[in-house]
Amino acid sequence: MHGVRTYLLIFIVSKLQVQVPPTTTTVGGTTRWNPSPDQIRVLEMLYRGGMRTPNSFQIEQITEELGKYGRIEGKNVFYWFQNHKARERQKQKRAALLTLSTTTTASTLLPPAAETKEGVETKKEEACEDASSRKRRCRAWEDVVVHGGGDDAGTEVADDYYTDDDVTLELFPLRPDQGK
Amino acid sequence: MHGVRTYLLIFIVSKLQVQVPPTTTTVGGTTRWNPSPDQIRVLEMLYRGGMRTPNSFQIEQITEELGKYGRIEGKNVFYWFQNHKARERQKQKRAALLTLSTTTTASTLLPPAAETKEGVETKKEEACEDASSRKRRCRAWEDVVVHGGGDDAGTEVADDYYTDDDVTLELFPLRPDQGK
DNA sequence: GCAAATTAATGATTTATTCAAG
DNA sequence: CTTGAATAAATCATTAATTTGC
Repeated sequence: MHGVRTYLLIFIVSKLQVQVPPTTTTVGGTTRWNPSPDQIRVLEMLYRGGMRTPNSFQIEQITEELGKYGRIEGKNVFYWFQNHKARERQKQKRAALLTLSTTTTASTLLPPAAETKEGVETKKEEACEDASSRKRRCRAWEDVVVHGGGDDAGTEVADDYYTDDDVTLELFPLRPDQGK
Repeated sequence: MHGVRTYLLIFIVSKLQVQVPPTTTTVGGTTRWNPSPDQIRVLEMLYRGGMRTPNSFQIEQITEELGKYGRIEGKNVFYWFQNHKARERQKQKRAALLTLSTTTTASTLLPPAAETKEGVETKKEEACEDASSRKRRCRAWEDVVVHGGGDDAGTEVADDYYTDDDVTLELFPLRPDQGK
């Protein structure tokens, strides 16, 4: 045997006759998620705790937790972390730029014109400033696929990689229309 | 209640000890999807037909269709279209560049410097070549959300259930590890 | 002919950018 | 202006072509 491969597929098939009266924009109505303060609090707590890109299982759990404070979906959590991360990054980038231009401690010999020019250019080309742990965590889904792995001895399946089962949560945007 | 809201949640938690003999590299497959010629044929046919970013329902159907020719998942279809589109674009861009630099037929009065400059700029700003329906198709997921709907009929559902319904296929990559 | 070494394609993720609601 | 939502671009990683030396 090749070890226990567990996967979870969630299909949410919603059939609805959208007969929603456009007049009442009450509870269900809003188009996009509007996070409640409680939800934001929890999310920021998690973010400060170090969570940046939660996996599907974590998203599931977070969604469940935040569901106590209002309607929410997994994709909201997903997007929130993406946006928060990205905007934190660009905010820091901007701050670094500002620091560079205002700090007169180190390089006080640069003329302001040069600074401005560099700033504009940096906006385009200096993409990453972090550069510390630049490893990409790939190999996702790897065990979700039923593949006849090469280990026939069955000695070590390297299960220490995952603590629990492999959970695959498929999340696709649904576009209203597509076609040629 | 304004309409029939029916939700179907299918949890396929398959826990299987894959017993595939590792010698035969037949069906079980490998780590990453390797499309068969038949699958590629169908996909390219669809692409030539105008399909660029299929929605979840289409992805479902395509996956089902392509499943006849070999193992495949929804995310494979999704990624295939993304990659194919992107690489088609960059190939055309490159071709346009080449054409610009070699073609001396039409605009022979422009200095080569200007041509080069325009090419470089095009790389940045001319993202869409279609320009016809440039509307961003938002409002995705809109009906999928479980918002206060009375869902009682989640159990008895048939297979032909979602022929024309909203299908949400959630697809998330599972990362091996994420920060604490 | 045939593997090891290199290169080219391409599947899979992440990041940057853009659009639009509120 | 802020920010949720969506898409495009860049990047990584793996597999198929291919080259090369034997």
